[in-house]
Amino acid sequence: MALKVYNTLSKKKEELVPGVPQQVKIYACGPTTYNFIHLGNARPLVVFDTIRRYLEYKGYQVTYVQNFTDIDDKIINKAKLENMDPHDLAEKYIGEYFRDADALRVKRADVHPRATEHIPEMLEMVNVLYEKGIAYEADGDVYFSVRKFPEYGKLSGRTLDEMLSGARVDVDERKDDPLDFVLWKAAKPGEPSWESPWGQGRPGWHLECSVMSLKYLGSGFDIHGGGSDLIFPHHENEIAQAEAYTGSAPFARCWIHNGFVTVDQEKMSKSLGNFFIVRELLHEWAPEILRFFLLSTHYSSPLDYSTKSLKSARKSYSRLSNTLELLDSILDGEQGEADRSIPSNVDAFRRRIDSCAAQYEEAMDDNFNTALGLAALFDMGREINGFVNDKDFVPTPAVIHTLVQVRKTFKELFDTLGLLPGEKRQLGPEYGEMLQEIALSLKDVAGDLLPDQLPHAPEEMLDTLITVRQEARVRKHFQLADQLRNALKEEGIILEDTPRGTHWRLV
RNA sequence: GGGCAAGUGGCGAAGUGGUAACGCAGCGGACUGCAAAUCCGCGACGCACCGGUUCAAAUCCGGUCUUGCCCUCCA
Repeated sequence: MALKVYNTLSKKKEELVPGVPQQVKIYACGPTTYNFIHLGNARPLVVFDTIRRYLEYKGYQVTYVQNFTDIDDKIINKAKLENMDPHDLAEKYIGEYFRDADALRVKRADVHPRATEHIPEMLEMVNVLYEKGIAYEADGDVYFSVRKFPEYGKLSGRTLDEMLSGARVDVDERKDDPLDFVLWKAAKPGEPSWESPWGQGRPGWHLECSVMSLKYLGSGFDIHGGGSDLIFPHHENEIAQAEAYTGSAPFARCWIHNGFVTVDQEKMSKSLGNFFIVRELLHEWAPEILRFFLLSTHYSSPLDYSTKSLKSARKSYSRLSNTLELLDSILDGEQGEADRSIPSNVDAFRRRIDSCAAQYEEAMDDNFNTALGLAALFDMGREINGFVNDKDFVPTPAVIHTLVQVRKTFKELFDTLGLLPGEKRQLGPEYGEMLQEIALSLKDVAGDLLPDQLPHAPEEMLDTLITVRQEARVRKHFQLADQLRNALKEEGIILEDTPRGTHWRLV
């Protein structure tokens, strides 16, 4: 089954044909590190991480590069405000970035190049463009002459004249054409700067991505990604620089752009002030839930943020994770045995699971349709729940064996979305006291059911309470049973009675 | 002003020619001592609006309306 991807450059869905068979080279535009990232920044991280994970699942060897813009006006200004060295400020926020990205289960790139570590390469590109007569100097600035690059506009789909009409472009006397953009900026006093043939200065923003992607991936690499606000001018300029420099096209074969996160239909952005910091959101929502939310809509569509949507995502996600827990509780380390005589109903079940898995792949193969893929996972979950909870369910070795395989499939697909649940949350020490109190409060109703001494470890303590409750239920002492369950629920511990015993989980 | 998207049940969201996935919420039922979880069933007579093409359109074409994004730093 061929994998198809929508390419912003051709404006068509195309089959993904890597330059080197079975290898995919991806460059994703990374953050300018002067602040904590917000949910809108997190979307491309999760989207391209998911694309990467899925490609790896499909057997491609993926080389993934994501840059840090660690020198730029915003960094310089913020550093001035905080009375910090711009370099230290950028380093600090690179660290903060990794904390958030790691929390969101975004796998680290193979290379995380920084702009400031590639100044010589950038100067080399400017130099070549200058020598070719495509770039020109004015007062220590070096500009790229868009009129010298006939293909300018091919990514954003407009001509130079269209861009000019009614455009809000600064009229800068020093530029030959208003749309010319800066490759190298003359340094202002007190700013970080590097030596160049045109005097002290620093690189323009677009330059780094052209230079670093060419360096680490080579001309004609497979996928270049970023938010759709980067199409123009950032990516358009990257193409112009790189292709004028190398003299070969395409610079990148496929361009993928994600839609925005919005709030009340408006783009979430720092300048509008309607942004939600990932660090804050993680206090309230598990990383899986944020990921689920971000992947519940196709990557190219806008995605509206609201508490309501996140609550819905939480419920939806727990539906899937409940199925995983259900499987774990049944299998519990058992492997079962392969059996030649698989009962027909088990075989049919297995086929339905395989069919769901195929549907998942079909969805993801079609331009990474995660929303449709999730639907396939919900279908798969329903099959599993139904099979396992059926009143005729008997966990014979053959059935266990099948379920082990089913769980493997389910988890593998889940993992392509980065949605595997984290470690089951442990009961912290703070629960010890709380459980102790609950036990005390039950003393009157519980009578001799409650042992005098409870274990110290919170988990063991909880297990003891569950055993007590089980005994109470056997004796039809439902008042005690319900009271205990309600008390635990108040504290965020949910008890579920099943034919296989009582399980607990944290809300 | 120019360019580009999008408008699908209460909400979110798939679906680009053959008669509307999936999730949340709601209702009914099963299971349960009761819950929870889970399963089954119900729910758009219609996919912004108006025309057109076609045996057949949410899906193609034309027009209208609305919303968002880009044209300036922005994921």
